[in-house]
Amino acid sequence: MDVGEREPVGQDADLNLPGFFPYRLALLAETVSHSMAQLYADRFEMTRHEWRIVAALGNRKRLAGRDVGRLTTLDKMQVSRALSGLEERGLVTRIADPLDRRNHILALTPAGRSLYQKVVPLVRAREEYILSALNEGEAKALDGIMTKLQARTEDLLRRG
Amino acid sequence: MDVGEREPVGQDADLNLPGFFPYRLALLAETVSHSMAQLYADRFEMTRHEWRIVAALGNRKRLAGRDVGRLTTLDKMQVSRALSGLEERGLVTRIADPLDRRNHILALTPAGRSLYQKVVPLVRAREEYILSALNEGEAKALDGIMTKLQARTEDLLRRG
DNA sequence: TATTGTTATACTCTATAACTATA
DNA sequence: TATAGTTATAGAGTATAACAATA
Repeated sequence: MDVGEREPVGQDADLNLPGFFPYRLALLAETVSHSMAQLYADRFEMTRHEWRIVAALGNRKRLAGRDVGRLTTLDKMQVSRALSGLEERGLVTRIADPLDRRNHILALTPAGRSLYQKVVPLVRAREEYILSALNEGEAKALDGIMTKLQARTEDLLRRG
Repeated sequence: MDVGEREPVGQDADLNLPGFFPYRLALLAETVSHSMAQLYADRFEMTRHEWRIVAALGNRKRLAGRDVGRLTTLDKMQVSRALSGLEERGLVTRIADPLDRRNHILALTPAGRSLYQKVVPLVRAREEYILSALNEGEAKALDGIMTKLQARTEDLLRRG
């Protein structure tokens, strides 16, 4: 990528975009997300939000609506929207909790569970393949790196 | 995060969303991106696309429109849209190349350069602070990790 | 009053394609 | 015919707020 005028522009502050960590991270996440979506978007007509909710419901028998939000980090509006779509297509059931009728008890239908069972092996295999690009030391470091960066940036967000 | 029914659901395939790499990466990138946008979105009324373009122009005297796309990984439509906004606000000039009038020569105006000079130290300081959450070994591993994962997933995307 | 969820609205982002003008 | 850029459109994602039902 050798483009543009590279004459010094006589300034102090400078930023090399392709080497800037937030930029690189955004690109990587987008590319990874894209490559995973290839596995469920076209074949199963699911958006990312919908897939996240199916994934959250997949290893639980049932779940309250508010907990889906916590598990998927989607807000209640996004959950509500995505659930409408999933319910319409018969992948999820949503029934009012008799003990507190504000709650909705969510569960995958047999069709939803079957979809989950089909997609999970695909995305796990792809995750594994992606991570196999790393050497042993890198793979070992990855979890700690992500945990620390997530904690640090969440802290920044909270403080403003 | 201890929610929902955890009884075994009697199935082979299973996915633990909070530990799933693509999910964690998407969250992290979103959080990082957010924490950077805090530095320019409100104060300077810039979208991410606009900031990327200003950043790409900042360390070059001038740039052809098509190269901005390559440098920022925005497509020509996104570039065109963002540039309209930047030009309207007097941050960028866009003049037709006399040698090939399809080309546009882009450059920051003095106001645009002044904005760049103000934002760059802020985002660099924040980048540094975020990365300082890592220990030495992790910091050293990070570049290789991102390069390898980016290459691997781009490869996946190309193959479908 | 507080909580759960729905609906409304607006803006940003992504994706594709049609179109203009230049070459 | 190919390329650079603009415009149009639709769908997805993000963000806030108003609202209804329930507790």
